[in-house]
Amino acid sequence: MKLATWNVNSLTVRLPQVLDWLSANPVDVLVLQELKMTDDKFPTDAFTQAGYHSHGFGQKTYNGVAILSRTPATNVVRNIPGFSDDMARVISADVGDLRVIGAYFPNGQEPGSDKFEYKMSWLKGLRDWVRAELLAHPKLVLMGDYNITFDDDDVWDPEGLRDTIHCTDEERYHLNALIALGLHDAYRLFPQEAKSYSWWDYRDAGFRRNRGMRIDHILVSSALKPQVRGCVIDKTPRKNERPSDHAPVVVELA
DNA sequence: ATGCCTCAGCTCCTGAGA
Repeated sequence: MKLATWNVNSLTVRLPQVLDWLSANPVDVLVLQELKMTDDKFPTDAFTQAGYHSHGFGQKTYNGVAILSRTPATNVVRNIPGFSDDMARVISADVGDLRVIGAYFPNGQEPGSDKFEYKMSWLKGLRDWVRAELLAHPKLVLMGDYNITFDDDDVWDPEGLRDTIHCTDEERYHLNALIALGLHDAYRLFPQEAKSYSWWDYRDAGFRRNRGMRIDHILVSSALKPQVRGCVIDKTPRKNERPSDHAPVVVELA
């Protein structure tokens, strides 16, 4: 089976591209981030016609996440139980024997800012919850837009961007603390091309010059790791007219 | 050309994204 994550930067704008992508890539599960729409606008019918069950969790203007699945998703939970949050950032559900968590991690804007402090507290809240989730659901996938790079290999200009947002030691501490819970970066389980990224700035012809970062990740639990058969970043949609600034990441499980 | 885009909404500018 295949699972994927994609930050679409407005589902209103990108819905046709999502439907096209699902038609060409009929994955079993797709989680979306940055819907930027309220739940009354969520295109349930379009996803049903495409053959997917769907659950959205949105808000006006910002954030918003969704989970789409070929088979029905059950036990759907919105946001992080135990962490109070005004923003729609997390949706999780059971799909088959998997617990799937789709997340839009806070951006953080700039180290030292209020938004950065919120990012740090959110990461702690996420970790405390995921620790308990792993005990209840050994086969777990945590995927989405993490807004954090693991290391220099994930950054087009590691020297120039050192200690800037997505690349700070504090953010990477929290990312590695998730790994320490017993999660594994599916992408790095396999040989990958150098300078592989999942996001490119709209400005400065970032995609054409491959000036990007790998900030969209799929982490799998230890119980699931032996089933992982591959993980790829699909840059094809970035070549569309009016693309999202993120590319989908896809993992294949046995 | 060290090349400043894209989206939503308090919409013809601003805030935010990353």
